[in-house]
Amino acid sequence: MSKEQKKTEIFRAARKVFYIKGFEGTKMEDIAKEAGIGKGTVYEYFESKKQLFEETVVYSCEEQGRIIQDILERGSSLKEKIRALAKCQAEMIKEHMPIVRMMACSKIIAREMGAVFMEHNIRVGEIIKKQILQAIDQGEVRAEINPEIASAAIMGTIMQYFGKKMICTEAMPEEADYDKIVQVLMSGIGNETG
Amino acid sequence: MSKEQKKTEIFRAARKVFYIKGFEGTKMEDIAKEAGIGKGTVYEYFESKKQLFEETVVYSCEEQGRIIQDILERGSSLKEKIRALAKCQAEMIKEHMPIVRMMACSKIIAREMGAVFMEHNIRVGEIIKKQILQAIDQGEVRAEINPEIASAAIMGTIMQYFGKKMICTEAMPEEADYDKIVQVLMSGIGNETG
Amino acid sequence: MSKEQKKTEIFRAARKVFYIKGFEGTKMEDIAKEAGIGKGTVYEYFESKKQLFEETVVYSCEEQGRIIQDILERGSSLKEKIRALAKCQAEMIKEHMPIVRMMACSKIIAREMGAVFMEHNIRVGEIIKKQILQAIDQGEVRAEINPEIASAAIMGTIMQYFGKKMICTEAMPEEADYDKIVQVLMSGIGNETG
Amino acid sequence: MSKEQKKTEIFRAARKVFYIKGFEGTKMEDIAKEAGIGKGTVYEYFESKKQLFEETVVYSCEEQGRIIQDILERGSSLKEKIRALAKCQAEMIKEHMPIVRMMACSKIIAREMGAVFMEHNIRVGEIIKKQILQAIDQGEVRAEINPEIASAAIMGTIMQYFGKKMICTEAMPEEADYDKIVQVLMSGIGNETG
DNA sequence: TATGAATGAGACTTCATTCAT
DNA sequence: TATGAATGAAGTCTCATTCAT
Repeated sequence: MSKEQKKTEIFRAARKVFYIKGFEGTKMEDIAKEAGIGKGTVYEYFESKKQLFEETVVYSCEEQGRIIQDILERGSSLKEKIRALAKCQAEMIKEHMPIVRMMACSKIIAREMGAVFMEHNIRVGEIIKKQILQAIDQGEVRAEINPEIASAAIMGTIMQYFGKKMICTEAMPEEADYDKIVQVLMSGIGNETG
Repeated sequence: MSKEQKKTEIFRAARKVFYIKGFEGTKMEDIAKEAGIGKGTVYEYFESKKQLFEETVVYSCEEQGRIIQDILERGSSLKEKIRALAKCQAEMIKEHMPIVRMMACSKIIAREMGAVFMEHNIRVGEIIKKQILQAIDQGEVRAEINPEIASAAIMGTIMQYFGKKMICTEAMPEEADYDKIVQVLMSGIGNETG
Repeated sequence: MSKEQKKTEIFRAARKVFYIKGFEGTKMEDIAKEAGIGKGTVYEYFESKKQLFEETVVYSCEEQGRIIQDILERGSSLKEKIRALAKCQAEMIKEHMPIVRMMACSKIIAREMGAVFMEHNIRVGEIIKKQILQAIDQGEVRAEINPEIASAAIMGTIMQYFGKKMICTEAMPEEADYDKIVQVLMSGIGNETG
Repeated sequence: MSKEQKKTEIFRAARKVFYIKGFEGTKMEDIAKEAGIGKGTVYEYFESKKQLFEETVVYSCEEQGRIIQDILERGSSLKEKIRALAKCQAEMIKEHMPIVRMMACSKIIAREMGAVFMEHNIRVGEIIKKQILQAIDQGEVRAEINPEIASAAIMGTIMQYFGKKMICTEAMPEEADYDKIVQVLMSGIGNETG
């Protein structure tokens, strides 16, 4: 196995444990066990716990960024894209605990992480914003809509609803959920005729 | 100073430090210093770090719950209530770091905290949901809207937008922001005429 | 209550707790509670825990010395005296845990206590030895017997037998026990005719 | 070095320090230093101070039991056995501080140790008692002698005399001492002709 | 290269002692 | 005089890191 492959394996193990236990709550031994290697071996690939954490965040962010980018490029309408994004997020929440947790917990050493984390957050926002702008061009979104807020609404609604639903009920979202989210986001909740 | 007052002082100090550093990253001495007392004194009021953390979460949740309840009862229309809620959240994010952080970090010891945390999360969701139902009755929100999702959309959008904005720019939201959020939430982003 | 009376009350409380928990295992608060006073009050009478301990040992030793002296002076024959001594020791073991424990545990800070403790041990030995010499004079004990060893045999046998019996069975010794001890000590266990 | 050998090394270091300073008076670092290892290493072999103490007592008791058993089986007459036992105890007192101290100090956490300690105490008593019964059979000890008391007399006299002598004078017992002890125990101190 | 036994800095916690009331 | 809230030194224990194998 190449050095790079091994690092990736450690990243995946580290991410899993950091997600669950947070930075300070994670023991290097936990990560080593999760990766199925010896404690000392981790130090062959990473200088310190802090470095491993930082690189794990970078790795995770980049991976997530790539996945989201892919997802969004594949959809044709914004509605479809929102559905796809929601599904992707649900999958992520399910697969390795809410990314929210990672993000929030990464604040633990926010001062050091600052740049990396912000950069990622902005990147995902930008990706969604770009889709919004495209959708405005195509007449799918009203021109007067602020793309920043639209982007926040999309991401925020998805995360809040699925986060809560999946944590509370430990059930996966159903197809109907996606429809309702798209509806709320596209048409709002207000009664224009009222 | 009464025993209860002293506990409250420690709660406020503890919350501040836990917010910034997370559970494991916080030293009891940090909290003591923040509260302007000796390390041993904290142990006169709380049996252990874990107990202090749990009670701090309860305290914070209850306080936040009370504040949100007050805020929402004061507004007359849902639009006003959303604005008020957004202002309140912005204030909170500013005042003592995003509650999101607290909540997310509290997951670190989720197993033990379980009930308390879920209860709070559900409580805030319920408070907003009730407002939605009321707004449906009053014809302000469309009847076919799912109140769960509407509630998630409101909370999620506010948190996502202000969280990002305030963390990135460290600036307070402007009045215009509230208008735009209300607009997006009430009317959606879709171009119905398109 | 006079200062001296109060000190005596604290001595009795301290002895009780020190017996059970040893020097390091005893908290000043335990002693204060046992004496029915406040923690700070103990410091009105004793400068430190160590001083209190040392004075408590002195107090206990002197009290025990006085009691043993009394006991031994009252008996007329050595047999009677051994019986009385055994009864007295049994009472002591019962009343406030084996003095052995005190003595042994006091070794914890043996370096500091040295003199006091040794002095007491020697004093009791001397008291018994004097009785032996008297008994030799009166023809009750054989002249060739070494008084040091006789003294050790008396004390050792009593402590070992009752200590074990009372700790194991938590029962008080019976009259017959005293007879048997006296017999073993006076006549030995050997079969001279054998 | 095998794991078991290392544990034994720690046992010996722990016993030495516990003997001198008692349970509460002993620091884990003291034991580590005595064993010539790091503080953390002790925790590789024992979960906690309490566990180490308990296992050390068990180890010590078992070792002592084995030694005493050996000693007693080797002698032919009871007189010889008493001499051997006395020598063995003197050696023990000298070698690693009076076992009495250990036993007595172990009472500090008597509740937890209970079974182990009592078991040992009884075991040694039983070993001696068996020798007494044998000696009665062989006509060396009078038939009417109570073996319990005889056993207590032997152990008690030896411990009391040597304990005091060695602590006071820090000198080893002489050959003559053993003779006198045997004499007192076998023939008693009484003047039968008197 | 891979390992895990060994380490010791640093955390949580206890408790002797102080001191304002 | 009597108290107990407050304190911080010091102990137990954890775990990131090292290094001999």
